[in-house]
Amino acid sequence: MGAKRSTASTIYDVAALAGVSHATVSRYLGGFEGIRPGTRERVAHALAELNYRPNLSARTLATNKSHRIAVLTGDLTSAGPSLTVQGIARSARAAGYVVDIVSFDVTDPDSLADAIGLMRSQDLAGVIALTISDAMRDAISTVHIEVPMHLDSGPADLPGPVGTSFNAAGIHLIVDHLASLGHRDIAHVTGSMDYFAAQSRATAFAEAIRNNELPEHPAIVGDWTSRSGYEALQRSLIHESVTAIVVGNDQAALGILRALNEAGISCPGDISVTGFDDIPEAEYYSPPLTTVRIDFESQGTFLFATLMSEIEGTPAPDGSQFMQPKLIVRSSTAAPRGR
Amino acid sequence: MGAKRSTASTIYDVAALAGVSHATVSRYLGGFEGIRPGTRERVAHALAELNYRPNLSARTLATNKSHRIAVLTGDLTSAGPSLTVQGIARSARAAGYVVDIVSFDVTDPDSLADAIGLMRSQDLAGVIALTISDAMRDAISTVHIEVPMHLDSGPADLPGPVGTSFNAAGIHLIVDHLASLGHRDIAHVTGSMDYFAAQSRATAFAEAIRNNELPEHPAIVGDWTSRSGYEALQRSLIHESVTAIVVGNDQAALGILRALNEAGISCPGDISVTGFDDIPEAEYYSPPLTTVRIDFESQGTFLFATLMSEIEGTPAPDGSQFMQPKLIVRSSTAAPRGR
DNA sequence: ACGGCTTGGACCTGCCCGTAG
DNA sequence: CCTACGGGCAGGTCCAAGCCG
Repeated sequence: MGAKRSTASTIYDVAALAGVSHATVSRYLGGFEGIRPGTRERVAHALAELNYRPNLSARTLATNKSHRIAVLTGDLTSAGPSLTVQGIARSARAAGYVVDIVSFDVTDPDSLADAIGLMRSQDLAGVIALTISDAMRDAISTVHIEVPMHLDSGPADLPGPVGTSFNAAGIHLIVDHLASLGHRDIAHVTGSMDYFAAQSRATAFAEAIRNNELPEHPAIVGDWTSRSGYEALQRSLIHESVTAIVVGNDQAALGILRALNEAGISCPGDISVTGFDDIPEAEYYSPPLTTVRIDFESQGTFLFATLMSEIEGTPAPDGSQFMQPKLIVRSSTAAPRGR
Repeated sequence: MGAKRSTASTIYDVAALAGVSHATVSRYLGGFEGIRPGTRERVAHALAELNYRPNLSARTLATNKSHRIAVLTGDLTSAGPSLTVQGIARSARAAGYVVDIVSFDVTDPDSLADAIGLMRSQDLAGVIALTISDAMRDAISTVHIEVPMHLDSGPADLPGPVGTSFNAAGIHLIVDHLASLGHRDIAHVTGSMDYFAAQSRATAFAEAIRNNELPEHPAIVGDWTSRSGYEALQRSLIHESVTAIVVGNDQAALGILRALNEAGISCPGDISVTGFDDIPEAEYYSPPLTTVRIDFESQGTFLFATLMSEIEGTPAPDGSQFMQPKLIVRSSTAAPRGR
């Protein structure tokens, strides 16, 4: 098992070629100033000649410092997590960190244990956990991970406008938009309630309804897939009086749109529909979807910066400089005309 | 820079607790048989007691073997790459490997160099490069990477039915389906021609057209986004006689559908449209999309298994056992009725 | 006393760091 | 300003010692 590592050149090879001791090379590498120009030159030359790369395993071992972080996630397929990972990976590379992606099967508790075990042997500087459900959080909190760790679940934990979250802010944007259009009976199709982000959106929805003094309708539990949106409507759980549906994300909204279409209910004529996330496809739905734009990639940047602040003691990033959710009005919402 | 690693228990701690030498613990860990039951028991107990995890940096250093692979990718946001990464990550975890995800900015050559540099110092057992364009491949081939490396670009390189690729097989499925419906004038909207997978699909399309002795139409170059599909039609590059459009992927097909809808052209009445990939949303398009199902996740499994065969000398996986592309006929295709 | 097991000690991996020269 | 040397990081591996019957 395992691959033989290449026989790359070591610091000793470099030292020999440059005719100095390995300590000098080490100093050069460490950015030490006091090296005579001639020596410095020879070292630099030897380094280039041998295409030297420090062996990070050895360095990590010796310094007891690591430049690797792990992202723990159960789902890379959805737009949110994968964009967030991309954002994390980008800023990590810029900071000289590598990101391990540790995935596990959401349906298999053992795989989480495996994943955590793997992480524990990896000399990590920190970990960011994405797409976290309650069950996962519990599982994670029972094990002892000795490094800084951030739990996150989509936009849920990010600071929004005024001490609120991006999720909440976005949902308020949506509901206010609908209310200002004249809608009163508004339904909500949630994502899987296991996930923080879905919970957060659902809570914000109920809150926004109350703020606008609108009648409350029970939430319809979905799971963020197009299928779940489609089926939510098939089960005709929508009350007659409802003129607008706030869907937990764009994919599920697509399913709703499809079901409406098949039922001969016009959108936005009879019912307005909204999404969440603003995935690139939302603009091309029929009709183009009114939704909220979330900048997942900069979220990843934010998460990484936050983790860095803990790891290296740098100042924590200012959440407010990250893009706020933004209402994108397209054609799937209109004033209600009654049914 | 860098975080202090946690003070986890070492093999010496375990040895001390068990009252044996660290060599014995090491043997136990290595699965060595010749350990007296009593000793074995004490070691096992100490291991559990201390919740011991081997330090992989030290192990890698000592054995000159690594259990880490890197996935080099420029795009984690599309369905294909992210699902493939997920497949890789899953089988990697099962095999005790960790996956470093090294992302770079497709538009920035420097970032590729950075990424490769980072990889070189990481003690990798191998690397899998995804979403590869010609430019990238050239950039990669100029550097010297000392470990097994697989270039891949989506389904392009995977073996299909008879020495052909998944991409080619899928496109043939589509074109044959259309031809059997009676279509003769079929257009193709490609993905970005930088990518192998898009090239491969375009080539297969031309081939399938010739096989069916149909008139050739120039390919319309897109980039796999919904926008590019939409704009391809806006530019009205479709010849009058065309009754079917084979689109390079599902997202772009959505854009086409939208443009058709806005232009008052009915699908499938006036024009049939097909996609590629069968993303979960395709079933909920209006109309539901006829497409080809590609199993990206098992592709990741395949890629990992292939890499393992090089790394550990295990037998190479049999490509034919991985899911073949499959035509999924829904409502976006029908017999042409002339225009 | 001899051969087979189990076990421990020494040394090595690539690198960092402190001290003495 | 630079080198030599010693020690350490966590663990692997070889050789030989110790034990047993």
